[in-house]
Amino acid sequence: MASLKSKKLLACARRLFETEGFHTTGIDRILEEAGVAKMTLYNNFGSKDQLIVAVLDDASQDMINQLKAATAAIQDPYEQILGIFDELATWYADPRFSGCMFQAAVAEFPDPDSDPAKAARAHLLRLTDLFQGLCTRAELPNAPTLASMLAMLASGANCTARQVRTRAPADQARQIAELVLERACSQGFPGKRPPVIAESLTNGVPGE
Amino acid sequence: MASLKSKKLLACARRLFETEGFHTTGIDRILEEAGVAKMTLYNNFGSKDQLIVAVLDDASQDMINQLKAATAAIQDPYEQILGIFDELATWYADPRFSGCMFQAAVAEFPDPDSDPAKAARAHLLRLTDLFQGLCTRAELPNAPTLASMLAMLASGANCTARQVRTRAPADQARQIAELVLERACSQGFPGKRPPVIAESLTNGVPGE
DNA sequence: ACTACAATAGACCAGTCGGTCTGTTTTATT
DNA sequence: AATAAAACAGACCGACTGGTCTATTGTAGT
Repeated sequence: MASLKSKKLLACARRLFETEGFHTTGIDRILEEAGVAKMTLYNNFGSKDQLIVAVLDDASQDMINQLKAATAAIQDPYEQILGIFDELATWYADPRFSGCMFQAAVAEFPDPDSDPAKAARAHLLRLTDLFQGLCTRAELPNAPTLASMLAMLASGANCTARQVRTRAPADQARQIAELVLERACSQGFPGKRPPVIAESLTNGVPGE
Repeated sequence: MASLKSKKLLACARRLFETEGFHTTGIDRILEEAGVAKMTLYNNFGSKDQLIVAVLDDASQDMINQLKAATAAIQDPYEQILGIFDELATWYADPRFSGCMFQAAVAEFPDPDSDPAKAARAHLLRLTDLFQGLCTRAELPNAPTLASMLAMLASGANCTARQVRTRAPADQARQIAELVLERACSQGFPGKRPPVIAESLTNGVPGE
């Protein structure tokens, strides 16, 4: 398993999907750049959609691990939360950065029941969980809602960064996150409210 | 100009692009649902890409006008800013809401030089301008940076709303916006340094 | 009624798409 | 060396894509 060819395929597909989108990137293109035969793609992944799912899962794991690793040295969970935005800043500053793949995936696969859409939602859930864990460890009130706010901030930064491609959106998001956390510390912000992201994401879009 | 058929085409294309995406929606599909011949599309718009641009421009104008109209009754520009998020909330609550079209456009057209990408960027610029005008009228310090923060908040809410499809993301974004404005009022936020009285008076434009 | 234009249906095009099938070669295991 | 599995190149498929062309019909304008 995880044959060498399979990994190369995954890496190559990820790069192409990131820079050129899912629909516009044809299978033949991926195969050519990976130097791999068509049948090894279909033997290993089954279909283009499943390849996309594999790429999304792989990328999600990567990114979450990277965020954890980048903030592991920080002991204060409060500061760890802010450190995540600093890590985002370094991503945006990378000239190879070309926008958040998961946002692209939900846009390109509008059907919420499609597998790629589910994979993208799973990533957002993981990110929210990461925030929530840190909020809890920081003993902040109302961790679920706070976490969904922080995730929303990160999403907004991702959106903006796709357009401006500097670290500025992450820096601004960090400033706002500081405000939010500060207020949460001193006044129990946000007020008691059902958490937004965590519950609604697990199932499909409501009202369908 | 603006022939009746042309309008119907535009409206129909907008609906389909919104719900099913740009690439996945074929031209024949649009024509069939609009009850229009293929040649009238190409005579009026030239190509699918230009139709997409027309749809984006039309939708942008619509939305900006709607935001202005919804907040026109409010006299305090400070409250107008918050009113924008309230209007977003009503959009998200509409069961027909299926995510921000402009975010989808930048995701589906990764080439920043493509016309649809430019059209989407133009919308973000208009939204930021709207915020900036309100910030200026509210005599808030550092209006440009503040406006970009508010636009980022709105983007994040849009992202999240595409996934959860309730008004909650807009409400959370509004809460955060309140924090940001509050701080801007009392301490000249945002700024690169801790508030110093002499400095906030000079009020230099921050590095960009 | 004549003209000019808009819009029609639908055949048609070349190209691309994701995916299958075949037969051969490479690689690894024992 | 023998064998089984994996990867190979590439022909091939039907479906669909955006776009063009033609010939016909409907709709004003003077």
